[in-house]
Amino acid sequence: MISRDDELRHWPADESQARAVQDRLRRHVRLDEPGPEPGFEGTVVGVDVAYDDARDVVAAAAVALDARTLAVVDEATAVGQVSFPYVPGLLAFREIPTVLDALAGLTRTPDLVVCDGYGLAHPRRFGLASHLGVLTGLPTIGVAKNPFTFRYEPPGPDRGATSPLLDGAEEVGRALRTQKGVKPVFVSVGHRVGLDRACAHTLHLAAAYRLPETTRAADSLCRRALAST
DNA sequence: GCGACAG
DNA sequence: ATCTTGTCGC
Repeated sequence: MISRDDELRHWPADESQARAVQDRLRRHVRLDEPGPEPGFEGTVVGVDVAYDDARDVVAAAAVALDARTLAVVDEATAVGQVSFPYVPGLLAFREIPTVLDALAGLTRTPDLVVCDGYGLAHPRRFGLASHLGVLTGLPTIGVAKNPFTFRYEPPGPDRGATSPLLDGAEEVGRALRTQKGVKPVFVSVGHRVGLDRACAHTLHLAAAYRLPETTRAADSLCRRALAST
């Protein structure tokens, strides 16, 4: 099995090492579990980070919402040094250490974690959400604002409409219209959750705005945490 | 070689 | 991600 602490101690020093880590850890992703059922009782946690390039500082936030009411029930932040440059396909190495610190500050174990980015929809099928899922063992999904390098046809105009997000002929995620007449978000599976439920949870979390409340809350909190550092 | 490229 | 005011529209 993989050890979260060992992975953090053996952090890659360059891009080729990082890709090797992804190729090794991807085998631990579980795609055979449906994940929490829609309407489940528990907490959904949103995670996000903000950067201060001038000081090389990164602030992460984890915000826990009641999965049914979407009320905020817990939150935590962490601050760290940037541990990796931004390279498309290697985003996780930039965000994960500080995100793990923030998650550790929560009172309860999350039942589902929503990441800002991708899971399976990744050049090596191991995006941020999958990586975080494998290191924590928690069910994770990724909800991104852009289609990255993938192709899609616009989903229908109504809220809830979806279309496949394609890497060639392979469906790596879904474009999901969370609000009528608004650009879709891009959902992919991270770890221990199926795509249907990943989309259902995202739609429930995005009842009022384009982005899930988890992402909005975490985004807002990590910006405040960065500003007060 | 060139362009594209989650956050 | 981040730099950043006003402004168009419901």
